[in-house]
Amino acid sequence: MSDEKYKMIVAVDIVLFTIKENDLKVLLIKRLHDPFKEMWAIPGGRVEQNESLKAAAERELSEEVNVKVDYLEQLYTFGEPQRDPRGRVISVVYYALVSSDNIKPMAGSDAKEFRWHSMFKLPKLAFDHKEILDYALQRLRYKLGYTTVGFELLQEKFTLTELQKMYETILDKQLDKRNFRKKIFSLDIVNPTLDSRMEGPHRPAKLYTFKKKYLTFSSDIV
Amino acid sequence: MSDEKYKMIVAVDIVLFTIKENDLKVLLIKRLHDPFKEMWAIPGGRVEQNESLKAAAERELSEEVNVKVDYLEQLYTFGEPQRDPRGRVISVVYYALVSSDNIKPMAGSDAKEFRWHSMFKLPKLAFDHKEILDYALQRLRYKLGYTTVGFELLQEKFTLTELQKMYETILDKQLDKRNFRKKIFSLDIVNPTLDSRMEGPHRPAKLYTFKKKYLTFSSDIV
DNA sequence: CCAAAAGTGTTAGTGATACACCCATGT
DNA sequence: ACATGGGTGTATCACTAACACTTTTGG
Repeated sequence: MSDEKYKMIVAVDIVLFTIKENDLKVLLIKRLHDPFKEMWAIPGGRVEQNESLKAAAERELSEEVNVKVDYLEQLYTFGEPQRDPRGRVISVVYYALVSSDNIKPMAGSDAKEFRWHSMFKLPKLAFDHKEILDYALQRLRYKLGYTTVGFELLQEKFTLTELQKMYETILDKQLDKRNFRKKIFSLDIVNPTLDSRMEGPHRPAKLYTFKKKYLTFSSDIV
Repeated sequence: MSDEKYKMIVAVDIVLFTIKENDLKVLLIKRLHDPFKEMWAIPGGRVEQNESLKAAAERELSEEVNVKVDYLEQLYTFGEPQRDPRGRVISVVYYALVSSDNIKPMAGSDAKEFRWHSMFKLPKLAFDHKEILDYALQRLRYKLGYTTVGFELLQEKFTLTELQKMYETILDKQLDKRNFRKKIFSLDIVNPTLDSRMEGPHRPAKLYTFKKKYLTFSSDIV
């Protein structure tokens, strides 16, 4: 069934998002060799013969980045004939969300240079990876509107201000504090805890956890 | 860069929708050979070495089905290792919308048996194509809510009742006539024409055309 | 007592829903 | 004149958006 005139490589690439320092970050790897030497790229690699696409994405994240993600969803498949100058590469791209406290110090790094970059201040990117990141951000923004995926970016316990900041950061717009809280409570997706967090000379904030029972909503969250 | 231990085939498959007889139809091909002999499948085929994925989908539609579609969008990539018993096939699936009056009598058929099937009364399907169709319907329903893709299923001139029936058919629920018209007019997406259509012993219906200027909306259509 | 972020309600406006009758036509 | 689908408006309800002050704490 295979045929010598077809030389195609099937790869997975992963857009890994997190929230750090009130900013939306994406994990990039600096390329050490041509093509696109010295430019930044999203992690990825070839799909093995007997693994599913999603398993390949998880394996690459584990091997290359040493991260186990909380959320992983197929984004889009990029397959323009000339997107990789070395040959035909069909890249099935996933995007992943991870809480910033689930990030270990990237031991499996193979001496590669990794870095979290702000999605709003990206360096020069290899291949068509700029297009991929733009599309991933767009998808993430859409999904924030009618699902609770955003919670995967937060720690297990979070304050309502952190929750709101997460939405504001990703959507890149300000939200009204009172309306936001009203909406979150009316959706019944958070549980108050008995804990609170002190963070300076002011009233401590209550900590909440996420009720996982709902993932999508008929009405909008934000 | 290629390697003998990787034997993967990259294919495109297409879910082709139309509206006929107030029903949502999908084009299926009867398989003449094993595996899944006698079962129905969606059209598709191998991606050529130097064509884009979308071009491959268009070529398959043109060659296999002799249809030029009005709307074509990538749906999802299916790549479970065992989805095709003959070997590893990564299938990039597109879905397409065509107006029922753009369907020519399928000359390029190569003696294959084609048929439009109701999405609500599907026969036994080959491979994972049932899963693909379910997902395509879900996507189409979502997209109807905030885009005007549904208009691609109608003829150039249409009545408001036809438009409403299209939404009702796909969403599989009844809509209120007055509210539906109010909403369509408020969105400013149709132009009245001077024509009207007679269809029996009753008042003739005005014909409208679609204003293509908007494709997506911030508020919902239905 | 001061600075800083946490927390809390009301009002006005906008959009969604529910609902019933007259109109234009062919037979 | 009647049967058939085409076409129209209003009232209620729910949700969204705008807006400012009090509370709790550490220093």
